[in-house]
Order: sequence, then C-alpha cells, then structure tokens
Amino acid sequence: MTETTSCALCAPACCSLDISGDDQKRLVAMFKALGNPIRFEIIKFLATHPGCITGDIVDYLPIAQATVSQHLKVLREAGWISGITEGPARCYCLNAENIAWFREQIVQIMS
Amino acid sequence: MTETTSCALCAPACCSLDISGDDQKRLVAMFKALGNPIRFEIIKFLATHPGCITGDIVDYLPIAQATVSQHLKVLREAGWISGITEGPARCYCLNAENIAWFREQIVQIMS
DNA sequence: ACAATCTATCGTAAAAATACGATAAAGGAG
DNA sequence: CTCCTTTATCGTATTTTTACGATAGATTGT
Repeated sequence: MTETTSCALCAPACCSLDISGDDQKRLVAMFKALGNPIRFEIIKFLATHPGCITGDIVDYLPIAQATVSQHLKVLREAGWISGITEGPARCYCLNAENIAWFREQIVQIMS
Repeated sequence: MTETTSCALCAPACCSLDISGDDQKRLVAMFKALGNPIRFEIIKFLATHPGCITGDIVDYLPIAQATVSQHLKVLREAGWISGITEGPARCYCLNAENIAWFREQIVQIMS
C-alpha cells in the first residue's frame, strides 16, 4: 500500500525527520539513554558539577553505587558523557561534541 | 557532599541543562517514547505521510496491529502525535506544537 | 438491523531494564 | 608488598517493556 488516507483536519508535516541508517540508530540510542529520570538527573548534575567523580554522583543520588555505575555506562555508550581515569577515581564530564551533534540533529529534522 | 573533585582534563560544562519539575518530566517522557526504533520509524512515516490512518502504519511495519496500536498510544501520551477519529478509522499526525516545544527545550538547555 | 471494516483494549508470554549486594580490578599511600 | 580507596562487573530478583492473538467497541454501508 503506497496510498495514504488524507484527513482534512491534519496539517501538512511540521518537520522533515529526514534521517536514516547509522545516524538514526545513534539518535535513537541517545533518546533511549535520556529517557530515564535517574539518567537525566545525572546529566543535569554533571552540567553544574563538571569534572566530578563517580562518588559525588553516588552521594547525590538515592540509589546504590552499582546502579549508578550501570547508568553511567549507559550514558557513556550513548555518547552523552565521557569518563577519564584520574588516579583511583574516575572523572566524568558531558561530551560536548556529541551533545552538539544531538542538538543539531534535532534542529535539522524537527524544523 | 557539596564539593566536586575538579579534573584538569574536563572542560567547563557545554550546556546549562537548566530544567526541572513538570517540564523535566515531560521532556524525559518524550525522550523515552522516541528511544525505541519502531516508534521512531512511526514518527518518520508520519512526517512523509501526514494524515494517514492506523492501517497504513500497520501495513508499513512488520509487526502486529495490536503492537502498533500500543506504540501509537505511547507516542500519543508523550505528545509526539495526535489522533483524530475519521469515520471508522483514525487519522494520525505529528503534534506540531509539542514537537516545537521539544525542539526549543533542547536548543535552550543544550546550548 | 446486520454485516463489514477499522482500531483499541485485554490477557499473557517473552525479553529487556532496573536495582541491589557481593566481589573483583586498578591505582595510590604507607 | 600491603592496605585503603574508588569504581566496574557479576549474579540475581523484580519490574517494566514489547509482542502477540483474541476480543470488544465504534462507524459505515447495505
């Protein structure tokens, strides 16, 4: 079926959503990673505490260390954050490049 | 703990992420809804087929009608799409207002 | 009223995400 | 080398998500 039923009440598309392949996969993975309240809080915390270590985040959140570590992994693999080993600890920051990429994709495909 | 360990390699925050309360909940819900490959495909399909009915989406996707209906519900509740009853069928379109809100939030908090 | 069409919902099974305690791994201090 | 600190990973229980078939609800056409 290539035809689409046209509905008088529906306006023409407000945005292109012109994306596919690896870019789309990458974008969906970033959406999925931030679609969790705890992980969104972590990202917010990193924005106001750039360069903090895992322990700072664990102290801030009401969940176990193992769980925080798991969430950090998800955010890392999705590209939202980067972790740099600093002695025995690990220093986390927002990944500016990937965040900029995300923002630009949203602006492009949702305009 | 209010102190944060500062790491020489980490740059200052690239974005404010200044959001909270209901706006944050709404945003996280929108992230979660699009963090699924099938639902992202539905949104893309609606961009190129504005005003199509559920059956068109079912024909396009390789999954059962009940599952599509479930995904449409998630997208509706998150605000990505709107459905209007048109005779026995239901005509779906992107929700331009909410999509614009999402885009503006991203531009604001990730800049 | 009846049959046909279209979609949502129900019930449920399978898969994935989330959370925790326990443990391992890696680095620094003594 | 040994102890201490810090974080990741393992194993596992619970919850949530995803998917399906079957069924119900709503509307059109006859």
